[in-house]
Order: sequence, then structure tokens, then C-alpha cells
Amino acid sequence: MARPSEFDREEAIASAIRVFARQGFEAASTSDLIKGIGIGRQSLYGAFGDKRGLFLEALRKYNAGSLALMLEALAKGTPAESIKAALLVGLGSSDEIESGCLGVGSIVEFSRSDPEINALNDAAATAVVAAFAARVRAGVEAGELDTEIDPVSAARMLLILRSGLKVAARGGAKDSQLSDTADLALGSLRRSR
Amino acid sequence: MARPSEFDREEAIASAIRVFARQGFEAASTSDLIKGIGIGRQSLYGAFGDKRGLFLEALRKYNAGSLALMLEALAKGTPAESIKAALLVGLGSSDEIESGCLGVGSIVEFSRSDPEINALNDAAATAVVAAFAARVRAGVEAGELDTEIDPVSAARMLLILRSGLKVAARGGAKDSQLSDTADLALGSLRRSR
DNA sequence: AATATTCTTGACTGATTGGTCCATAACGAC
DNA sequence: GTCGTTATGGACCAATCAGTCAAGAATATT
Repeated sequence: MARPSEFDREEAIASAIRVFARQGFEAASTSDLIKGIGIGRQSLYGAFGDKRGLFLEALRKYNAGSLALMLEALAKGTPAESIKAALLVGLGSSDEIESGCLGVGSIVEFSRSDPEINALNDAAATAVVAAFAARVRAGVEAGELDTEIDPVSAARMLLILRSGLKVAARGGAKDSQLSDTADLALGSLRRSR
Repeated sequence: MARPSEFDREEAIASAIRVFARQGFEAASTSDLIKGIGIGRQSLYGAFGDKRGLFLEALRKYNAGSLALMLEALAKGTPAESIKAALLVGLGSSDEIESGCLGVGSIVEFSRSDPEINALNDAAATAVVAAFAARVRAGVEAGELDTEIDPVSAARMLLILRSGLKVAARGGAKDSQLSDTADLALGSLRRSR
């Protein structure tokens, strides 16, 4: 065998997420990444190929972690309560200002220009929509949400709303405004008044 | 006096909007801008100071144009109809993929790091919220929207939803999905069923 | 302990970055 | 037409970019 790595790969990717999420792909230089991760230049290129390779790994890990947090939030409380919590999870005051969302950031920066990034973001969107839709169905069955709502359409609306909330949070919106917005949009799913 | 400019300043800014909105601030090189605008290097620096100066002008003009389009949409039809139209204006299929929204792009890219960009985006947000709120009030008075809705909260929700719709459009969402989302979110403002 | 293999470090590459300099060109005022 | 002023185009700049190279350091196997 040979000399083992001195750094932990997953920790390195986690650090890269922070750098990319704060600065974006283009604005994050390889030197920024090396400094932020705390490894040498050749170690980065040896382990991840190039800057884009590291970004893909970072986006993959970020999406997985983000989904996990949302599923966790969706598992607590009534359907409507849990959906609101899932909409707001990770958007705590000035969190998003500091760091940003790698998913939204990559969509805004790359649009549909990179097939591998498309695939990662499409898969993440599908998973989130499925999770929201399941919870909407549960809410309908529990009599908490309107029976006329199409769960998948509602789930897509919730995903889009969450993107908007992330942008608003990054733009400096207060927590209370984000919470009000989530409440208001959820009202459209509630049982007929 | 002296030699007059060979290019139209407003046209140049309009071209710069296209370049910046497609690529973002960092990724748009000065050479890209020069090529996209069709002027010489020294003309750009003479007229706008530097890359950031040109960006600020582009963002200012973009925000003004975007607001004008929304006001136009808000003036047609019933309040609810006009709000839906305003939510979707400019998000036509693959428009946003090609070009992107300079406002959302600048928020995602800069967060709150640049005071002048903050000021431009805050002013734009305030104007859009005011326009939405006025239309919500009209809808309440006309009996089309729920009387219990706070117009300003609703307007903020609509602004945030529009950010989400822009992200979704840039990410490749179909027009029908955007329209469904707008309908669904508007349902929360409708008169009690 | 010798060896094969891999990791790390830092110097280095050509290309590109945002921005400047300067000589020349085009205009209005006189 | 001459002159002052401003616009233009192209060469040019140091700095930084993403990525490579080679030499040395650290390990597991033998």
C-alpha cells in the first residue's frame, strides 16, 4: 500500500460547500478553496480532479444534507405544521446571508448549461417534491388540508416558494417576514374555511 | 466642445444587462462586455468608470424596466387576474434560462455585501411590495380577495413567490408549472370559500 | 530495512483578469 | 482653419486564474 490521506474527504467537501455557497462557483478561486479546506493544492486536484469536480461533490453532499433536514422537519407535528417547518428549515436569521444555498446558487449561476449539475438539481427537486406531496396527502387524509388540492401541484408550489424564501433570506429579509410568508402561502392549502 | 460619443448610453446599458443577466457579475469578463455592447475598452471605462459602475447602472435600469412591466400587468383585468399576470410577467418559457433576472442574480451573488447594490434592490423590493399591496387592497374592496388578509404581508409573500418563480424558470420549469404555482398561491388570498 | 506506492509541498505554467496609457481621430467654438 | 476638448482603438500592465510538474515525505508490504 501507500501513504494515507492526511485529510478527511467528507470534511473537505463540507468545507468546500461553505466556500462555494458563500461566493458562488466562479467567484470562489482555487486558492480560496485550498485555504478554506485547509489542504494543499495538489491534494485538491488529486482527490477531486478539478474545481468543477469538487463543486459537483459539494453540490451532491449539500443536496443530500438539505433533503435530510427537510425530511426531519416534515416528520414532526401535524402535516401543516411540519410543512411550514420544512419551508423554513435552515433559513435562520443571517444564516443564508453568510452562506447561501448551493442549490439555488447553482441554478442561478449555471441555469441549464451543465448537464451534470442539471441532473443533481433535478434529482434533488424530485425528492423534495415527493416528500412535500406525501405530507400534503397526509394532511388531506387527516382533514387538515383541502381535499381539492392536487398534492403534486401543491408540492411544486412549496418547492418554488422555498426557493423564493432562500433568495429573500439571502437578501436580508427578517425571520418574521419569512414566517409570515410561509403561513400565508400555506393558507391556500388549508381546509375550506 | 468636443467629440461626441459614437454609441448610445442607454443602448449600451441595455446590452450590458443582457450580458450580466446571462453570466452574472463575476463570470462576465470585461471582454465579454465589450463584445456584447459593441464598444471599445476605453469607451466603457470612460463612460462607466469600471465594471462595477456599469453593473450598477445595468441593475438600476433593469429594476426600473422590471417594475414598469409589472405595473403594466397590474393595471389590466381584475385584481386577482392582474396579480397573477404580474407574478408571471417576463418569465416566458426559456426566457429566464437564456437571460436570468439581474435582481435575483445580484442578491444571490452579492448577498448583503455591497451597500449600493443593497440600496438598489431594497428600493426595487419596496416599490414592488407597494404595487402589489395596492392591488391587494383593491381586490379586497372589490370583494374578490379575503378581507382578513393584511395587504402588505400578502404583497411581501407575492414578491418572495416571484423570486421563487424566477429561480424555477431559470432552472427549466415549464410555463404550466409556473402558472399552476401562481394560481395555487393566489388561492390563499381569495375570498373565503 | 528495502521497496513500491501514494500523498504533500511549493514552484511553476500559459492564459485571462480588470484596468491603464498613449497616440490618434473627431468634433464645436472661435 | 486652428485650437481645446473629448472619444476611440490598441498596446500594454501587474495580478490572478485554473491547472501541472517534480521532488521529497510517509506509509504498508515484503
